[in-house]
Amino acid sequence: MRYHRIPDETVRRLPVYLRGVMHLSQQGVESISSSELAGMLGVQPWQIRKDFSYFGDFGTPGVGYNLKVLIKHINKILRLNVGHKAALVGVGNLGSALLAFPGFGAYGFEIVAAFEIDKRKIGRQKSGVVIEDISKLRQLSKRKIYLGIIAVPESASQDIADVLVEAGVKGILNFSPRYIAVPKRTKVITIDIAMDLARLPYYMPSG
Amino acid sequence: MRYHRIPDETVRRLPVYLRGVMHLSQQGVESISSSELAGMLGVQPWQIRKDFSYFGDFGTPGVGYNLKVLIKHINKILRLNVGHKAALVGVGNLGSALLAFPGFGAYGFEIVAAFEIDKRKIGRQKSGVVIEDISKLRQLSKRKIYLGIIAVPESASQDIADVLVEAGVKGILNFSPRYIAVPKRTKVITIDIAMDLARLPYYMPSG
DNA sequence: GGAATTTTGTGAAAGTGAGCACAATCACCA
DNA sequence: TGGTGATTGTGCTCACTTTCACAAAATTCC
Repeated sequence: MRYHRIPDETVRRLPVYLRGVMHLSQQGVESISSSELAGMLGVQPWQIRKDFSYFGDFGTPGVGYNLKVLIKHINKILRLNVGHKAALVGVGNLGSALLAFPGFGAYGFEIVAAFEIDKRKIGRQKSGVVIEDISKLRQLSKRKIYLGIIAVPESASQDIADVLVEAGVKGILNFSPRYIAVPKRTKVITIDIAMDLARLPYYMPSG
Repeated sequence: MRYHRIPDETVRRLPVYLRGVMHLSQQGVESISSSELAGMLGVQPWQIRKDFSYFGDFGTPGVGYNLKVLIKHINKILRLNVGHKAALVGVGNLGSALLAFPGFGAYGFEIVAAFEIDKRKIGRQKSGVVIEDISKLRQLSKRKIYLGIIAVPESASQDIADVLVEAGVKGILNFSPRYIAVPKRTKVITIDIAMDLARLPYYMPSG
């Protein structure tokens, strides 16, 4: 195997592969071919083989890929194998739902702190996390939390992002429907359901 | 302006532009240059100009783009100008949140029906929508509903999708973390928060 | 009215990723 | 141990996307 930069598009697909192979592995399957996996996930076999080839050859010709090995490698590439502590900012409807969301754990994420501006909520507990005053957000680095989740109204999201960056956060998951400006060293991923939704009618056959 | 197919990547960005210009328009702004808009949205000015150029030239050199005109055009391209009735399947935690989610309305979507398998929930009302028995899902085409939203556990998602397709649905918004196979005439968009999340550590500077 | 300024629209170049075909590799079995 | 069948890994090509640079167009100001 030669040296290869991993294309962004491949990185985008890796979680999809991971989800599929983890599901199979839990069912006791030991190995799978690129064709079978492709059928399961709705992609092309050569796409899978090429993607995997970017970070090592651990497939066996005539057999396929060993699931345990595959899971270990993908987790390592995506840095999901170390565990990530995250801080949630904003415990409204969305924030509360995120606190209860089981999907984080499967990828090694854990929300270990939650912050609110509403004094009435502070001190109370939700999904096992005590809600703290938002002024304590600046002490994140002391607590070794490098991941922030923004679930505040969009008018406040940029300000919160600024504080998070200031506090040493390296990655931000932004649920507010707005672009957030941060220094290049910080990575922001914005999740806006309406954004994906709005694309749907374009691709629907018009009737 | 010459004929151009609109690239998929452009379609993906159009909702982002729309969100930005609607926000501006609501604040009373009348027109904006590609540079200003680019700054707001975190993209490049020439990207915006090229994207807009695919479906008509309605910018004014020396001035910029008229927001009202822009909004009208983007809505038309994305077919958001006609209003879309959607059926929600699965009224659990996620489903309930989607019923209450205000983001749909902004793009002309309206959840007009909700279906459940749990008999205890049937007949009750949530966010103004009466929850119906899932067996009535097959009558969607009579009610002129062509959009389905899947918010059921992943083990049931493919079955629900099959029924939706059977019932004449043309577009599916899938919130279950699994690939869903449908005929080519139907468009599926899957939204899986954990999937985006899992990409974040890769791009975070390791510390 | 005309020069200076601003901003658009787009052809061409550079960069990136998908699709494909097939040689190389491995397991299995007689 | 050598043949058979399955499946991987990858070089090549094609298609798509981004980036850039600049002529053309419209406004503004004197």
